[in-house]
Amino acid sequence: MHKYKNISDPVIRRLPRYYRFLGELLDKGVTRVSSRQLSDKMGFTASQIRQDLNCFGGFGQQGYGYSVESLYQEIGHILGLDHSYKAILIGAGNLGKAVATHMSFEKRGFRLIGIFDNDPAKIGTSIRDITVTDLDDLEKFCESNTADAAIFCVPKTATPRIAERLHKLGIKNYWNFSHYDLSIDYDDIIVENVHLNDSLMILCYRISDANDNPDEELQ
Amino acid sequence: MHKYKNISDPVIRRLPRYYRFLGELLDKGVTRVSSRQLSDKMGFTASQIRQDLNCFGGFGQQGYGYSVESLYQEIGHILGLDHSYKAILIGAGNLGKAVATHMSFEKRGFRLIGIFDNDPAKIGTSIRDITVTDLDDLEKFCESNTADAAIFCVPKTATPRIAERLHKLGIKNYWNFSHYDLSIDYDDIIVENVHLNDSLMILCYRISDANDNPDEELQ
DNA sequence: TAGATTGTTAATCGATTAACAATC
DNA sequence: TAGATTGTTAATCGATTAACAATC
Repeated sequence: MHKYKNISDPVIRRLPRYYRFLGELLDKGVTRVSSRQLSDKMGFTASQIRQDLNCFGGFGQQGYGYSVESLYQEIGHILGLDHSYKAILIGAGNLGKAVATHMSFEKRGFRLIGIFDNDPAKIGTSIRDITVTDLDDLEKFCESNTADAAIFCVPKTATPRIAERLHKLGIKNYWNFSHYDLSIDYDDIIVENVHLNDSLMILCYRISDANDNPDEELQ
Repeated sequence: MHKYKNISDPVIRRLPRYYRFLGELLDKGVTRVSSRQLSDKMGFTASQIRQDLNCFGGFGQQGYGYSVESLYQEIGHILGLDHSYKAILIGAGNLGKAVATHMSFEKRGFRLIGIFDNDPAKIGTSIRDITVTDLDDLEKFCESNTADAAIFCVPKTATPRIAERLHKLGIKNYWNFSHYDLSIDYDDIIVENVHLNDSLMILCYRISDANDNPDEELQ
């Protein structure tokens, strides 16, 4: 498949956004689009859009722009969405359940093949047609199933020990909802973090910074 | 309270991480820490840490370092966590329910005062001691309650119309889990996005980029 | 005091924007 | 062909890192 080298993080993080906007154009039946039009719609500069896309290839045509359909396909391919990586979910609490039921894994290059928890009340129940398995049976499960990635929806304290087990089993790609920094312990892993607490605090900062009046200092 | 000017986005996004690590040191009973020690622990350079902190003030002491406790307090204050912004949740589906039950709003500067949905099956039920209210009654609710922020846990298609209503009610701070770009429609709002789909696609890209062998191209 | 570590300025590095020749 | 818009190079801007004087 592909192997792109030295693509910077900001570029990679913009790809899903391109994909989303192109998908919308596609739904609307738009067939062609210029970097200028995308710029107006998305809020990036036209220059940046062309620069970004050219990291992966010349998908446009001078004087014409880009074909919405083929650019959409290309970016999907660049993102690797045509894969079907097998993922297991660790933690079937509120958050884990929401992630399992809410996400369209198949459209994002993944397939959910297992859910684990250590709570007896949860073990045996079904989420999305997948039976919640005892976390103790993780190793047994992995003997007959090869997971490519793990999703962490467990409390911070439980995370490092589970990570150690997964790492030992050769599972080194993580989607991490836990408030623990996995990248501290290992350097041969791929982690994408969703730190909800951090995100909420950032919102808090921005509200405070916008609202707070310097005069209040006097009170 | 505070009003910091021209603080760049990368700096703001690192603040919660500092807060988290300092909290851990505090729990361990560590009383002092140098930028060098923090650097080893967190993976930022010592230089960057000092640079970041000095955007807000000189919290350290030459030859000594930083007091863990007071730096923790300072960053909490900078983030505005001592506020109690009133937030309403829009959407009581799996994701909304998970967000409502999973987050410690009080520790992050917020208080959840209302939950709304348009599904009759959900209206009247309780989440976290808050009764789910009919979305149609949003305006009525806001006559007697002043919300500072709204949390979007509704499908993409429903988002723009609800945003319009909230904006009209003067609620302009959003924590957005919807796959819709609110910042496109308004420029007087504050939005913090949690785009789970984007996050999962970024993980997919990284896995693909690391695993794919150029030789596969031949097959 | 001597050693350590900050606060801050200066140097480097990388990412974004501007410009324009190539070309459809 | 003329007009439009790309791909790509060069210029600018901003963020990170290095260095070091100030000082606890």
